[in-house]
Amino acid sequence: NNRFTFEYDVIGITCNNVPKIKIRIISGNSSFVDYLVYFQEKLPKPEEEPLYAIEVTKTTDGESRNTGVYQRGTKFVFLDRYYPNTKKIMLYDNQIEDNKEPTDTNIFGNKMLTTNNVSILGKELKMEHYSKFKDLDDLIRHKNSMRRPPKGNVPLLIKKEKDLIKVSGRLFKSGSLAHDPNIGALSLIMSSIRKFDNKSKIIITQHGLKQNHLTSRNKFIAICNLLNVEIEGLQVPKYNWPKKYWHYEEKGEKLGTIFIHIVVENFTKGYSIFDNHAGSEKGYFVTSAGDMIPLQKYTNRDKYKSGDKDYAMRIPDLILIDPNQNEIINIEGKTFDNRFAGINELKDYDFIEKEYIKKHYSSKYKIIRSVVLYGKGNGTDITETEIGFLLTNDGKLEIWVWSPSLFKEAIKNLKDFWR
DNA sequence: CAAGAAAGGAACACGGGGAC
DNA sequence: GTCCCCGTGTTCCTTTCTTG
Repeated sequence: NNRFTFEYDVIGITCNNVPKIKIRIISGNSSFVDYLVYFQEKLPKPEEEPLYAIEVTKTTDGESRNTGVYQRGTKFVFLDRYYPNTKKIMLYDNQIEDNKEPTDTNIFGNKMLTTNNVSILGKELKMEHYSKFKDLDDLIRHKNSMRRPPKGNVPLLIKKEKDLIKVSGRLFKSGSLAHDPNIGALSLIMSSIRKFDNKSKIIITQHGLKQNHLTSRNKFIAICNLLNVEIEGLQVPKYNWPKKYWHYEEKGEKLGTIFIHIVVENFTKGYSIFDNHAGSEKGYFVTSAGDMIPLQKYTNRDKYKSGDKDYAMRIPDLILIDPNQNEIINIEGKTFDNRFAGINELKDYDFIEKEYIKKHYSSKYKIIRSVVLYGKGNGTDITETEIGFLLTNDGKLEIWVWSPSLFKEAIKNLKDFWR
């Protein structure tokens, strides 16, 4: 009936025992990995246990030691509470060159991941750089023999006294319990300790927190509840676990841009040269030569840093190229209700067009801008030619005479394919 | 300069409270 | 009740600080 069912079929891959691969967009109710893989015929429910849970990062050791390896740790510990048998995977999706030799921080982090039965993919590592810790002493020795941070920083250190294990680490950041790298690092350290020792008391010291920073919905509090860990001098509140680990995504502007992205790449000669579907995901711009270059964040860094936020570089959610029509399309995704804000944001793309698109693509390409919508609305409501596509919440695909030809071609071919 | 740690920041989801 | 503002929380980086 020409409606989208919010399910993507993967075509072109065949595999014994796997007749069909389907993709759905879901969201987590708290700390949540990027992908879940189910192997079954029926549509998965949150109560059912997935085969794989995959977390992806693009941050390299060279860019940031602690963020690169610790920050995602909490997710795996959190996942274990819901799906203890799911295979956990950390995928390094490095699109730029990483360090030749991993730092100690990186090795320590990798070893904690594998100690927690997380498989590491996408990184070429020597065995000794990711093998599991042998025992608690091995873990403690490794961390405590690492170089100390500069004065004023709290080193991550583990001290074992009889039936008590003290772990130091700062958790306070900008007014709350929000120190991401250390939330991840301490989750992994505590969970690793628990693999070897289920009896000793674990206390976190030098955290910098006050009682009012401990709230019952904080993910770190969740981990403390789960692993029976104390925060020195404070009372750890009881965590309210969400009943379900995830739910099907039904709102959110990204549904529209993801849809057009996938349909264009699969049903036309067009393809993406930049995408930023998830808010803070790191994105790369693809040049005509096929190189991936990271985008700058400011049009004028000094002015931005001295307080003028107008110098942040505005980036579209998606940039598509149409080799047939020689068009490059800058796309802003919005919900139907926010469509006018989307039209407004189109005005902000002068900088990226001048500094990136025009520099890296020949002048034969005409650059156009378009808003892609998702949500509750009707195609007949739209009279603004800035809007190029609408995916409605009940799966209707709406285009208009003024829509970019790439969109028209994509939708036509999609409909013909499923006819 | 490299490494360990901390801080700065953008984007978005969500829930509460007030306005209508 | 519905709509919208606003603060809180989460995620994912990006950059900075300091010293061996």
